[in-house]
Amino acid sequence: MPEKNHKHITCQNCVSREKSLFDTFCTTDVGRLNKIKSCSYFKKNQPLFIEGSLPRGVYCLNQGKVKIFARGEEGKEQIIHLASSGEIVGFRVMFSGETYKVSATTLEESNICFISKNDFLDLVDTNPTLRKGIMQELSRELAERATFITNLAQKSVRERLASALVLLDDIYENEMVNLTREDLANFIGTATETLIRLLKDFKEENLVKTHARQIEILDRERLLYIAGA
Amino acid sequence: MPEKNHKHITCQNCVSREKSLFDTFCTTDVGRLNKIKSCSYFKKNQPLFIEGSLPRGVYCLNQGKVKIFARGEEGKEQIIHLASSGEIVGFRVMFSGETYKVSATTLEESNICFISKNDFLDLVDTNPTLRKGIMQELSRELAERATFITNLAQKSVRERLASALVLLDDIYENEMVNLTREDLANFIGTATETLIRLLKDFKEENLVKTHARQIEILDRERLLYIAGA
DNA sequence: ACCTAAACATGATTTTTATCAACTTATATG
DNA sequence: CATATAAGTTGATAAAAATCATGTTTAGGT
Repeated sequence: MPEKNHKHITCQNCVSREKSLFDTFCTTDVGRLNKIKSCSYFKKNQPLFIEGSLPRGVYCLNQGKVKIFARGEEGKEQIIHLASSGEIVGFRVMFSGETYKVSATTLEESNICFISKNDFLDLVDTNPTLRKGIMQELSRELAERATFITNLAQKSVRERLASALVLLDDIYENEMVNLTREDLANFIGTATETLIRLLKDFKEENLVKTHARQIEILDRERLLYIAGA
Repeated sequence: MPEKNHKHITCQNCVSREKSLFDTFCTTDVGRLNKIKSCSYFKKNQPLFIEGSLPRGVYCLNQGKVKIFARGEEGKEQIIHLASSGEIVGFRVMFSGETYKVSATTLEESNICFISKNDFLDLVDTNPTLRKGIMQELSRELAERATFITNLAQKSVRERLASALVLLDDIYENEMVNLTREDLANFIGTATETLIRLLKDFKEENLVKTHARQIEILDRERLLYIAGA
C-alpha cells in the first residue's frame, strides 16, 4: 500500500521497473529515466486520462491498479484491460497524433510515474531493445484482445465470470479481489444484477467467498474448469 | 478479379501498395521489396496460416479478401478482422518468437505476395518510416478491437449486424457483400439462424436486398442509425 | 447440365440474460 | 460516530437469443 500522499520513487531500485518494459535498461538509461520521470500520488477513482483528450505522455505504474475502459453509446463503461504495477499505460497512442480512444482511472490509491511524450519517444528512438519490447507488447495485447472478443462472443456469462475471477486472482496476487460489482460486470460484459446472481451461485458452490466487496478465490482449479467448458 | 492462377505483380506499379504500409517507400526500397517478395495465387477458402503454427513471413494482399479468426473452445470460429487489398497480414507475430494466435483464410480467389520473416525484419530495421507506420497500425488496431469488444458487450445483435453491414459495404467497395451467412454470423458473434432472421427483418425494412448469398446495401444511412442506437 | 453436399431458411421451443422495482447493507465524509 | 449516499441484493417479469428439427435452395465439381 502506498504511503499517505506523495512518495518519491527512484528508478534504480524500483521493483516495478524490473517487471516492466524498462527491465532491460542499462545503468545509463535507468539514470536517464529517473531524471525525466516525475512521480505522483493518485487517490482511488482518479482519472489518468479520458477518452477524446490529447495525450501528454505515458504513465508507469509503481503501485496500484488502473482500469482501462471505453464507453458505449449510452455511456456505459466497458473495461478492456486491468493494469497493475510494472505496466506502462497509455503508450499506444504515443505513435499517432491522435486522441485517447479509451480512458484510464485508478481502482485504488496508487503511485504512478509520468514520462512526457517527447522524452518517451526519445527513449524509444535511441533504444532498440525498448522498441522491440514495445512491438512485442503491442502484438501480445492484440492477441489478448482477440481472445477477449472470442470469449465475449462465444462464452456464457457464467464462463466469463469464472475466467475473469482467475485473471483477477493473478492481478490481485496475495490480496483479495477488490472491485465494485459494477466494475466486475463491466469487465465481463453483463448487467450488474446478473453478475451478482452468478456470484451467489459461485458462493453456494464454494468456489468463492465474499467479504463485503472483497472476493476470496477458494477453488481456482474448478473456476478454470468452468471457464474452459 | 484475379486472372486464372498465378499472376505476377510488380511492386513498382502495384496500386495496392499505394494504400499499404509500404506507401511511403522510396524508389530504392520499392525495388528491394520487389526483389524479396514472391507472388502466389490463392483460391477461395485457402488458408494463409493456422493458429498454433510457426510464422515464416508476412502476406501482402494485392487482390482479394482474407478473414482473420480465432477458434473458441468448441472450435467455433470468431472472425476478428476482415482484410482487403493493401493490407499486410500476419506481421504482428513477426516481433515475438511465438506461434500464430489466429488463423487467416481467403474469402475469395486472391493474389497475395509473401515476404519472408528475415527480409521483413530487415526492412523494418532499416526503414524508420515503415517502423513508425507499423507502430501506428498496431495502435490503431488495438483501438479498433476495444470498440469491437464494447460493441459485442453492449449492443444487441440487430445493432451489431447493422454496424457490420456498413463496415462490409466499405470493404466490398463497388461489389456486393459476399460472405456466407455462417461467416457473417461468426463476425458479429451470433448463431447463424439468428443472423438469418435479422437479415430477413432488414430485407422487410428495405435496408438490404439479397441476391442469393450476396447482400446489397440499400440504405446505408439508416443502417448507421440502427447501429448507433 | 446434372447431382450432391453445403448453405440457407423457417418454425417451435427453451434457455439465457436484461430490465425494472424495491429493499438492505456498506462506506465514506462531516 | 452519525448518517447520507452509493453499492449491493433479491424477486418478478420481459426480452433477446440459442437450440433443435426439418425443409428448401444454391453452388461447385464432374
